[in-house]
Amino acid sequence: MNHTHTSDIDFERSPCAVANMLDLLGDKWSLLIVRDLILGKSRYGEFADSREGIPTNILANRLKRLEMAGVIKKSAYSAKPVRYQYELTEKGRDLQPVLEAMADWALKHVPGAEVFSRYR
Amino acid sequence: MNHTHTSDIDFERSPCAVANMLDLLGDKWSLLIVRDLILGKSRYGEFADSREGIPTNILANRLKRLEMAGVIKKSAYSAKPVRYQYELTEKGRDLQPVLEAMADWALKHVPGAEVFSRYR
DNA sequence: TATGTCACTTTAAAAATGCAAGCGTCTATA
DNA sequence: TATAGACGCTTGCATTTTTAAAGTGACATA
Repeated sequence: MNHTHTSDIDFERSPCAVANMLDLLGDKWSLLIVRDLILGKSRYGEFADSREGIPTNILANRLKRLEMAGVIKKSAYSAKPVRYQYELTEKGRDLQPVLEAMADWALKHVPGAEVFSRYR
Repeated sequence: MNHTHTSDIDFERSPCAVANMLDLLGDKWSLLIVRDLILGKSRYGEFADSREGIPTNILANRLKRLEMAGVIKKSAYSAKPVRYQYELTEKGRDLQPVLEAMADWALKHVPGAEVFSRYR
């Protein structure tokens, strides 16, 4: 051991709030899954069907990561073949302002970009 | 050519605003450079010195990408060895609400996370 | 001439991503 | 009863991205 006290908190890169948010969610797919959940999707197949076409291995990996991080939780919706549906936790729901800020930015600066609304 | 009309806009993945924002900025480093610029940094060495320790080839690559996308612009601050400083454009400054939303989220949900403020 | 600074670039290895196919359980159809 | 399909993944492998480390070129300073 070579630290001087035990109150150190282990950050992947730094204590910066933005950096820590990115350590968990800073990739091209995680927030799209959160978006889909906000839009009302809940099942694996629904995420896989989204227009961006997430590879299924990445989808499975991200669902695991988000669940371990407490952003989503899963529950069985079928017993005989055990199948799960996913939903946002409060931690996950609290990402909505981030998605909204990102959408606002893109609406202003990416020509042609559209906001995917809840019902479509 | 096999498209039927010329008004198609080419999106990397979909017209979704969030997806398009992520296509440009959805990685672990780009928004940290934007953060540093908001915090008042402007030079290559300053970005490289940030606590997260961005690899220099990634830094150079991201600066190019952000410049090509119009998020930052560079200008020479020295002539004899030509050296550049970087600053945010309006498009880049408009990312501040995104960073703030991300920081708010992390402050609430990542224990120990701190907001890096402008003067430190 | 020698050393150092700054802003990168290069190289090679490691890790992440993407594509396609496969798998196990079950339901529905012929 | 055999066949096919839906669903939710997992696996294998090629490609791309990221990483750490070292190197480069222009110049300032001693």
